[in-house]
Amino acid sequence: MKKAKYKYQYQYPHPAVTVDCIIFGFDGQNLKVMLIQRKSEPFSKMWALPGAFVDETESLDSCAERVLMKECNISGVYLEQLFTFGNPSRDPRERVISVAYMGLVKTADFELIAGNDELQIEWRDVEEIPDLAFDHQQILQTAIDRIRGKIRYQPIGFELMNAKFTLPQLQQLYEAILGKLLDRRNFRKKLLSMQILKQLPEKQQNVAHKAAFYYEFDRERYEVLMKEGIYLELV
Amino acid sequence: MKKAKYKYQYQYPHPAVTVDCIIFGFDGQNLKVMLIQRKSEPFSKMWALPGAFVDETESLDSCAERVLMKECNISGVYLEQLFTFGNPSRDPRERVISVAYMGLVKTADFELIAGNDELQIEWRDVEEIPDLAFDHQQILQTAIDRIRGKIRYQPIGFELMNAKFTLPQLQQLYEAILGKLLDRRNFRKKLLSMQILKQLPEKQQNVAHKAAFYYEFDRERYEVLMKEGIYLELV
DNA sequence: AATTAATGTGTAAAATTTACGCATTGATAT
DNA sequence: ATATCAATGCGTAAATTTTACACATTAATT
Repeated sequence: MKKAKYKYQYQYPHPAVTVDCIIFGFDGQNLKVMLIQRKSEPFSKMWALPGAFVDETESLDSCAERVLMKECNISGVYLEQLFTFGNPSRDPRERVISVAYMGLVKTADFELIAGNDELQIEWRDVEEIPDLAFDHQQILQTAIDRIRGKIRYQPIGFELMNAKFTLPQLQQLYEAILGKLLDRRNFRKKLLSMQILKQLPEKQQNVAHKAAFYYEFDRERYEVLMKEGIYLELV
Repeated sequence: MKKAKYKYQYQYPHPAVTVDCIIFGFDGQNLKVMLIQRKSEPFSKMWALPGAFVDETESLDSCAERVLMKECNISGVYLEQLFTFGNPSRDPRERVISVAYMGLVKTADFELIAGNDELQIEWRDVEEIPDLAFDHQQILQTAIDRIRGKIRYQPIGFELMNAKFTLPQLQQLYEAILGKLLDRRNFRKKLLSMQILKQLPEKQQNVAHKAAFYYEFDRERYEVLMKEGIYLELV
């Protein structure tokens, strides 16, 4: 069965629209980003950000979720729109406008499975990124800048830290994103003073040193603070 | 001469893409936003943000500039991408994805002239916005939130304050955007300590009180600070 | 029971923010 | 010409926040 070509017709030129996803991954030590190796042209065999053309009936947010599910086996992640890239020559095939989304997860929480159109899928350290297809290098750089700026005053870290985490783990994440070391005592003092963390009764198990308490993000409390217009500077 | 309909054909569905512009205007007292009254359907006679479909060969940035020039007689304005709105039903005609841009100008610097498809064009106080076409209310609200957040740590005010301004004028702008009063002496102290303002030898003329000195934004100095990774909290 | 390697807490100094008081200046009114 | 008015320009003390740093505690391991 052959599909009709040029089935979709319009009175005026319409660009193609894609959603590309930048998924940052935290492995407890460093900040990674999820890359796929392309199977098809253009840029076949090159590394790239996962993405897909937007369907006629889905919202941009839903498209981003679909990309993650179909191409990377990831779901239930907090995603946020990053920026829209519309340089007319950014795709050699035709005019393609790309709406970029970004998210942050723990690498250990997902098993990456390459989608149909991918040779491989991998976490790559943000400090060691290969050449990327299209303008994905620029998109990724925009995402890195954004997450570095954002973590200073928004609890991004917690969206990812689904469930529970220790303060030293959270600090590791901040250090990985900001690319610099923070003072343990001051970090703890500042974060706890915001009152957006709830201490759990549990402690870490099987660590060869004093076990740290687990915490969880207190979303309710956070939203109250936001409504009051309080500006949280987290670092 | 009649134009061929459905001239543009694609293998897969392509949404229409528009750029809508939120231009904030500062009149020395309050924060305004530029609205147009639509001439054609849909939403004819309703107020809306100025916008246009993206041309095949122009970048999104250029499209935003074109919108401002053709529809509002405004040019040379610093514009910044705000957000992309892609709800499938946001336009009753067809799937339209809108990339929103925002900017900030002095109302006195431009004479608003309604474009071909507009009944009227006006500055409206951000506190008194009429019902708007499409999802433009939501887009405008997003812009207001963004500019309020942004002015705290980026010299947005200066991009607009093309040429020269006095410190009290700049403070008025900050107060209009933030919606609250600031202490004159502390505002001055903080802004001057950033070293991103150059004092000019000129003073105000014909004011019934002590004349204030004019300043201009020191872009060079600002970029040096940014490169050094210094985080400017402006208010 | 001692060792190791991290967690958890407190405090003083430095820097920044906040709250105000008063002298100065340019036009206008007397 | 002089006094008045209204806003600019500058300085300082108190309060708050940030920074720097030391020592006791604890869970596994030897």
